[in-house]
Amino acid sequence: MTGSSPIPRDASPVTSKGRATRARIVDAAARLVYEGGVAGTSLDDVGLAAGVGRSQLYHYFADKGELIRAVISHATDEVLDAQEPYLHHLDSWEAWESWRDIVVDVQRRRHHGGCPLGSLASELADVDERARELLAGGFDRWEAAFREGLDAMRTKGLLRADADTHALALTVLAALQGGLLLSQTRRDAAPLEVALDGALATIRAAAAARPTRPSPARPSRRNP
Amino acid sequence: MTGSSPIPRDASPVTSKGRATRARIVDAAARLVYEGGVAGTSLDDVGLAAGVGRSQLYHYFADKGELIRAVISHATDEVLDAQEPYLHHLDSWEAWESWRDIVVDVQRRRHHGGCPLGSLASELADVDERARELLAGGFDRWEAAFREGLDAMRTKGLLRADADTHALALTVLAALQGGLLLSQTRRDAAPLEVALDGALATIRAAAAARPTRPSPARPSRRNP
DNA sequence: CATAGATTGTACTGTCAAGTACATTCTGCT
DNA sequence: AGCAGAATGTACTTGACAGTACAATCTATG
Repeated sequence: MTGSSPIPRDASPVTSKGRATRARIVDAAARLVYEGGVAGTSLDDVGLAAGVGRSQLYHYFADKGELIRAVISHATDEVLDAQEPYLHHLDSWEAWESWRDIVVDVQRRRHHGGCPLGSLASELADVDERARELLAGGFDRWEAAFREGLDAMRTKGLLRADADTHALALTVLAALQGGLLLSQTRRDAAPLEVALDGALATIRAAAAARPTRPSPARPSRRNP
Repeated sequence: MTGSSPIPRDASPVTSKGRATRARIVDAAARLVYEGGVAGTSLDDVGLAAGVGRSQLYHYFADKGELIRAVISHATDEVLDAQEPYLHHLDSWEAWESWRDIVVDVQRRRHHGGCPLGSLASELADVDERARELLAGGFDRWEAAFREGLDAMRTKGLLRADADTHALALTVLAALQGGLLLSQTRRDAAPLEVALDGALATIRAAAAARPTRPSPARPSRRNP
């Protein structure tokens, strides 16, 4: 887990039963928050969904904010895990294409519910400073995975030596978040697909002039 | 106003005084909602900020949902107006650059508070169906302005004849929304700038091969 | 000016959610 | 076994907020 900071007022589980209970709480809270937002999720709901009483919530978390921050860490791991095994091997054009397909597929399976991290960021960034920092860290991890893949491609000679991998990674992440938001609002995966294709096109524009293998002209598959 | 549906329980203002009061309410509500979200804004807060009693709120709006939907329409107009005079004349490379600068400037002036429409969409899309439709309509207007500018550029010969202006407009909107979200989360305008530059680069990739004036190679100004 | 309807002020109700207190049961350890 | 501390259940307090009732005041207009 990321957080090993000594926060005074909540208790870390000692027994395995305690750990399981805490995990059940965070799981349930993450699901409810994803569906109804932070403000729309009461601690009674969380307790009910997790099958625990209210006292446990306050036993393991100092207050609602602490629980929500735990949800953020949990959601970050979930989101990034859902994109493996491609996310940490985005070092070829094929990997990027496969990753794109996974992301679109996940979004479809979620019934256009938006990105857990993006929704939390939008709701909390201006309200809870510590939550904002956690979310920024989550986005950093995401972006770093993109950048490392692009760096590898540059090393391989797939990208031009002067390609700005930092900017490209940020462009992909922004397109992803914006595409998810528009898909959520329109209840249609098309905006996400278009946005991702646009970002991938930006990467291809930085392809090396004479690569080992010629970069595919434009394998844009679009569904009508 | 857009809504002429026969909703029974709210009243349209008849006198000029009533109209002014209603406008003050929506103004205040829009500001508070932008700062604290829908769930974080109580009707008491709105009444206090607008200098009216609670009874007026229920005189002009059937319930909180109605007020919020009025806020959405108001925010849509505000957001689009803030991007004039460029938004509806995006028919040259210079206009796009100027528009980009305005958007970044507005975001900076807002102290990285995010996009009013985007925040509302994220909070309401899965909760209030009518609000979702209003927000989708707002995004449609935004995207249409982009697409019309791009269509004009294609007609002028600045873009290739086969340029997919619909996809390009969606790409710009997604980059904008994603960039705003990341800038809000990081409290830094850089992600928005990078994302917009990336989207503009995608448009330039669709520039006509032999334009009337040669398209500038990459006037990327970035502040360290 | 008089009146109907629009507008506004005051006070109230019911509900729900966050957080607290305290008692009880379980679990690891000697 | 028996104890300390962890884990859990029940009941309560407090405050905030959406929505309602009703009375008072203003305003357009005949």
